[in-house]
Amino acid sequence: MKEEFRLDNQLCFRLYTASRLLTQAYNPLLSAHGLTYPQYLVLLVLWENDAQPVNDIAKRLCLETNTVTPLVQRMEKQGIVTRAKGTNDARQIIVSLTDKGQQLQTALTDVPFAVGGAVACKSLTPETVPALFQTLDDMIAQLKKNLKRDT
Amino acid sequence: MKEEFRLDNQLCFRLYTASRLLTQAYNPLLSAHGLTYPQYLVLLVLWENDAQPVNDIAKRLCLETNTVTPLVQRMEKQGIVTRAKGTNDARQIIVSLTDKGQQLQTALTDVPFAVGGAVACKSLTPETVPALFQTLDDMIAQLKKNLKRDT
DNA sequence: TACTTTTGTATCGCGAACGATATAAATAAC
DNA sequence: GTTATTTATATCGTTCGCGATACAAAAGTA
Repeated sequence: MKEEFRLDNQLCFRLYTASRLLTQAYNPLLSAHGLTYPQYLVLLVLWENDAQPVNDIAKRLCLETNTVTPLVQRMEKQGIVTRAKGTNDARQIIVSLTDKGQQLQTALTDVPFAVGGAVACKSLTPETVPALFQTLDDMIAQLKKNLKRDT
Repeated sequence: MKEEFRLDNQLCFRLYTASRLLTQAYNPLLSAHGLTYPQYLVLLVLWENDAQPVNDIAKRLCLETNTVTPLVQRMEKQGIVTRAKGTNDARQIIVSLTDKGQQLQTALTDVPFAVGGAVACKSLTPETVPALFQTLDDMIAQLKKNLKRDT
């Protein structure tokens, strides 16, 4: 059994697990409002900049448009966003928040704090978090570059 | 726009993205052998300890059995593992590696190195990785505790 | 022993993720 | 101006991931 194959030596498995468990911490808070975690991410994007084409949302979330399209379609059905043909570019679909989508920001005010409480641990302090963010951002940038390369 | 809602301040989004992109780095290497990343994780578990019940595999990977069951069923169809009723406990299904499953370990020898190359960045050094692992493990332990609490 | 509860798997349904493919609109090339 | 290429979405098929549920085996209880 080679050392590189030990599960406890895998960075990816840790990220995968941490990501899933942290998402699970969001779930009860979001599902109370009929939302999923990826839908919440779309809301975060639109709260920052409303009325964006599908492609921009996808790029911001590092997702494919064929993931975002049905995601946004479900959100449209729930009356959270609207989808309208772009005026400049008729190929684009501009996704915009409805009043309901705007108001969710107020309804979800305490979500970041509640989740923060669920992850709070001695390894996550105001001193360590910036370094962690830096490392993850660095990794993400590197992976984006390398994944794009062999396309 | 509250600061806590900014996408760039989200730990979860970083973990989610890093996890997905790193998984994508595994994909071409694994799909060349007909494997997916979660299937690869099952192999890692079985290479460490062959012949485990579904429940133990699920616990090791922090997954639900209703995720692992169909995963393992697909691996059985591919001739990578066998599934057999437990002798002590007739409810258990013991998952064991076939010869093909064993041999994949050799075939995939270079996967950890190739993936290591794809994430290699200045933030990931022999000095920083242990701290990163520690932080992620700490977070995961904390989340497990808190998620279990409200069950 | 008979009954209840727990445990281990499995099935079902839905929402991601994503590769592959399709289609129409915009752009580039000629 | 016509043709070729790229770009923005969308659809389809497969595999996760998980909540809800079902069911049989095991363990606990009366």
